[in-house]
Amino acid sequence: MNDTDPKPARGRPKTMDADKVLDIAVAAYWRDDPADVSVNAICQLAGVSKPSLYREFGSEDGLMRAALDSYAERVLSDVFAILHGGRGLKDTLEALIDFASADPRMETGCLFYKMRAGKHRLGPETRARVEELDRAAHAAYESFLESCREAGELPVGLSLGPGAKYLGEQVALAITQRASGEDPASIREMLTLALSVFARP
Amino acid sequence: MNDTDPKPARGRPKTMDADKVLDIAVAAYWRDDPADVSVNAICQLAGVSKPSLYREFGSEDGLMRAALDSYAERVLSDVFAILHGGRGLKDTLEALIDFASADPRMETGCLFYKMRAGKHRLGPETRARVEELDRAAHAAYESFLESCREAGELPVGLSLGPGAKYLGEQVALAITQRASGEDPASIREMLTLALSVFARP
DNA sequence: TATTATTCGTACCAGTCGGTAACAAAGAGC
DNA sequence: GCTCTTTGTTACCGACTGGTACGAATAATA
Repeated sequence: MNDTDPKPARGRPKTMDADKVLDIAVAAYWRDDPADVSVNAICQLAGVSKPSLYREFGSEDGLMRAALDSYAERVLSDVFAILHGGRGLKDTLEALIDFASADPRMETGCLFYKMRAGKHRLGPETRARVEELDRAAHAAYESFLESCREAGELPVGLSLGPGAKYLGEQVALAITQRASGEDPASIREMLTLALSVFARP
Repeated sequence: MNDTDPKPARGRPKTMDADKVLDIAVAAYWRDDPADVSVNAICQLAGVSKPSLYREFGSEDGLMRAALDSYAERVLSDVFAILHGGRGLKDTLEALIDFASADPRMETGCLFYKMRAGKHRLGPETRARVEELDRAAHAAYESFLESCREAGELPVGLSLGPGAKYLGEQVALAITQRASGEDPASIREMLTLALSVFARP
């Protein structure tokens, strides 16, 4: 499915690079909170007129949704890859801790978590996608814990569903703290402490 | 210091009840996010004209700061009371867990945490007060842990500063989750799990 | 009664928001 | 040439924001 000019085009050739605009939107939404970035600002940053942007993305909601999709494809996929890596409990948790507290991409936080935190401010499309990604993330955390249980690496008293939620929220907390300029070493220490409950006998 | 009409008053008698307006503002900021409540909305809720409100509170920032002060006095004080209660580690943690996951006042979250989460959107007065309260809360958590250490109730490997931060953030996380409609029982379970790191030998 | 002081609310300000109508520009097909 | 289609931009819309100028209202004081 190559969607780069499948049509020979009939009318005036377009000069707007939609991918570039989307990249700029992702960067802006990601650095600042999505609620603090206006369509006007993105147009100015991208050097594109507002009607052009609206012709491409339909609405602010459409643009945010596209930005979230792009972000999920390029960044969140790494988290899913860590969880499905098939490594053991200890290694996977360490990889998660590294990602949350040391990955330079998380220096200004996570776009997904920023959107989730301000869910009520989102349009219907973007909100639905956020909830979908949230469910997918929970499922990934849970299946990871399930494989650990089968390997006998998990404390017996810990149930999978709540454990997955706990794990996900601790990672989210750590990344959110990075967005607010917290010291990475301190974040790592706290996240390590939080996840130590999984490594107990 | 009774500041209810210390002056016999000279001009037109005031009909506006500033305390009532403040209560309404606190309730509105508390239920919804402060960033989502406009001065206009508060005026409408309180049945007060905008200039009246501005004469009393100076600016939106002043109103928010007054609302936060009122909230701290009426609600946050309870948390400080729990921490300074002089009870042991286990009882105090249980009280914190009860407060965060079961107190009906926290059903729509905590105004202080909502403001802290959107700190960059606040005016200078309110932001300064948020940071001040944050420092005070951290100090309270730390002095609580210190007293537990002196009683030998704390794991030896746990340092006080990071431990206090961890404790505070876990409570904040739990209350924030309540604001987003999470199941209280699930929140209690997760917070209990998170705080179990303090009860280990 | 006239003055002065204080509070009241209407009606406005400039700015920003998301979104669009309307027209100009530029190519392809006839 | 002309038309048709698509993209581009300017300039606007109504709604809302925080904030205020200003005159009417209401009291104590002179």
